[in-house]
Amino acid sequence: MRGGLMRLPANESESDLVKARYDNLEKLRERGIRPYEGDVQATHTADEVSEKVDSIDEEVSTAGRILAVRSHGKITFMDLMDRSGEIQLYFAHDDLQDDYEVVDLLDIGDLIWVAGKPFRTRTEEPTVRVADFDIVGKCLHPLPEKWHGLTDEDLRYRQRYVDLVVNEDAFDTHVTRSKIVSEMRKFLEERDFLEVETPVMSTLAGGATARPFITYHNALDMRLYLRIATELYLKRLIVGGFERVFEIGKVFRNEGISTQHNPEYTLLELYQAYSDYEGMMGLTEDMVAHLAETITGSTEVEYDGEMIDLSPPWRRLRVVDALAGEGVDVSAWQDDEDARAEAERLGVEVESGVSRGKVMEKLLDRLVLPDLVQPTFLMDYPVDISPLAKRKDNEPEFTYRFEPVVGCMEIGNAFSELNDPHEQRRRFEQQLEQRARGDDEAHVMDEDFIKALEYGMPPTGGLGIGVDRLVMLLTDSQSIREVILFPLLRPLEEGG
RNA sequence: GAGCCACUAGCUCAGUUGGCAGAGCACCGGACUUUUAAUCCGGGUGUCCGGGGUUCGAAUCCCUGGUGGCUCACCA
Repeated sequence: MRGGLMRLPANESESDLVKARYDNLEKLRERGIRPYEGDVQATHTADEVSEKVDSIDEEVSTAGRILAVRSHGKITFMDLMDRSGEIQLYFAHDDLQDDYEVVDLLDIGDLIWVAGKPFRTRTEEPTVRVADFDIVGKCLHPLPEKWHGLTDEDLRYRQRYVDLVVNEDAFDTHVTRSKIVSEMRKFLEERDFLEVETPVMSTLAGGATARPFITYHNALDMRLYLRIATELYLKRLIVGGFERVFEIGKVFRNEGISTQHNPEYTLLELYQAYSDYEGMMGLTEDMVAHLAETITGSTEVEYDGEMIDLSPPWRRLRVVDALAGEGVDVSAWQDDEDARAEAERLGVEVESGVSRGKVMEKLLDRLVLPDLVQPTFLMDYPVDISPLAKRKDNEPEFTYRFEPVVGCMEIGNAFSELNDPHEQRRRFEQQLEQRARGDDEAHVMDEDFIKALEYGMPPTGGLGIGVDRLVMLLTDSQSIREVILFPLLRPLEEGG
């Protein structure tokens, strides 16, 4: 396209700032410079130049984005940023002669390639004395202010690319996220777990109690659901003999948005045959401690102003004991109604008709969770809210199930997997009864899963970890949106 | 879904009791050959989130709509 053509920005004032950049773009083209082309073979990153400034005697080349310009007439300093960090550039008329005029046509935000010898300035700042340079990408919008960055959260999420350019913390958080997931894979692969991929779309959304998103397949004329968990497919693979599997993937839950919830989020689920929830507790604390140590250098992390010690073993707290600590005696409840009455007495709202298990879960959320800063395994959840977990031998009202809680956040869910097909059918049938009573989050019947269990599934321990929340913990982020590159937002209305 | 709060220049923010729309950075013009939040001189670039109302006069008060944040509810 010709330089004169441009999409005008929404308001006049920005238009002036953008116009100046289009003017510079046109002037570059008039000089025969192609502002989106260039041979960008870089020999060094910015940090490598800084590190080796005293040992390199030959010319280096590097590429990145201009973050700051300090012009002094016949010389100009710039700060160049790449993925590794920043390096100062020194442009001098004496070195560049006529090409020095082009330096004036560079704007903050432009992407350039430079070549020259590294040196230190009077103030010892590592610097590249530019002998040759090329613009390889023009920035047509002004960047946010250099030391406050971009703080408007809405804008930061809508234009994450700008956020990442100007807010180093945001950049680092997402680099750390990537490292966490990578380390997680290594940790599990070293323990002989196999990574697999299971369907995102299917005709049933099972494995968790949550409302699914619904979509549609035209050719098959069929309603499909986006998965809410990977559990039931992964356990089929345990039946199939994989014995140790994991999947790190997005799941989708049609629920509200909060600082701890995004409708699509990343879940690690793993299953280990011939293990159980004890084994899963060990694996959880080992893995989280290992990740903290590897990523942050310590098993002690600061989260929301509190020091959290992630080194094993973690505290174990039975659900009934946790509630007893709040003055709630679960054994005194004769029926669901007693449970609901107790909730009302404690000022905790519960929906009418919910089971005692749901009441216990609610009381835990409201009374216990807010105090659980240090890592804790909340253990032995009631059976009526745990349709896929094995009952405890000596307490059939409870299951071998736990949730790891850190920094007052539930970061996962795990249990000894129910592997008795007849018991599983009864559990699903109970869930259907709850569904019939209006609970549209109750689990659905999955005949094929039961058939899989009928072929024999070994005793198995299963664990799910909310990867986003784990990343929050290890990056001291108080909102899940900080650790998701593009969190779900309402679309902006066209034309306001 | 409910309550509270916020929205002013490209960005970060002031704006008093209702009385001419402001600052820093960015940007434009000028000076400047080792600066680094460069400095110095000059320039304010605006749908005060949108719409309506009260008023001689509204960024400011009222109503309404939008978006976001926080708290709650639901969930991991």
